[in-house]
Amino acid sequence: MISSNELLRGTLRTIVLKLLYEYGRMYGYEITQKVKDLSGGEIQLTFGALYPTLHKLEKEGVLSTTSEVVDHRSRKYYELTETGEATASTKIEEYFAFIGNMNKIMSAQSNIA
Amino acid sequence: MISSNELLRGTLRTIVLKLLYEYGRMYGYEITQKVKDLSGGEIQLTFGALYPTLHKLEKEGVLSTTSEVVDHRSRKYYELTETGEATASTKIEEYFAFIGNMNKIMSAQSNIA
DNA sequence: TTAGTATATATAATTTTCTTATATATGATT
DNA sequence: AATCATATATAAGAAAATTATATATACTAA
Repeated sequence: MISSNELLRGTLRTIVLKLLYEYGRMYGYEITQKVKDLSGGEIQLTFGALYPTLHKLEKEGVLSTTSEVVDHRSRKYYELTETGEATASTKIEEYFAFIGNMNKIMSAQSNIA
Repeated sequence: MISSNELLRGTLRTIVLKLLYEYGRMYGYEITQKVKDLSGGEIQLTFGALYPTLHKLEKEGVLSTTSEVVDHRSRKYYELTETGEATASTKIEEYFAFIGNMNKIMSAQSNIA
């Protein structure tokens, strides 16, 4: 599993914003499971990184929350605010632009014939 | 320019190892220019991040150095050691695996028909 | 002549981010 | 009774990056 890969650094916000942009309301635990599922078990977010990030995004006005109790357990649902939608959209575009540039570097070949 | 993009975090070692794997000997400044060129000016490494990383890789035995004076300026060339070649090869593979998994997440679509 | 740009390396202080550990609580399974 | 899965939260410490600063040579433009 790739979860502790250094490449995961810096991708957390982008992942959270993409999933909420796509799926609407999600709670923290659900986000970790979705990432695990989509990546075939290869990428696993840690709670120690995820929850502080969610709290920070809420504080910044990017996300809003609603709490619910399901099966006697409390869940805290997060969703994008209006400004959050724009932030997410921008971040998603930036992701693909960045990967494009990274791939240019990572596919570079020296001119040895 | 994307240089201050948070996505750049965690990619520095991978970039350095890839370029040295491909081009052989390079010095620090040259690495920053190569990255800038390959990315069409979009990605710019900072010296404050690059030099400590190069020093750390040398300390770990991944890189070896030779100093030269060119045009009255000193250059410190870095190259992969034998173990460094293996490290680089692994890191490059890990990069593509990671990007594959990230793209699964970043291309996810909800099933709204 | 002096100011700015380019080349070249280095480090220190601070900030940000992440890992790891810990805490709490319920429900289901072994 | 113990373990695993669900669910959130925070704190301590480590790692990595940003920003600022320092040093030095060469070239160009005002």
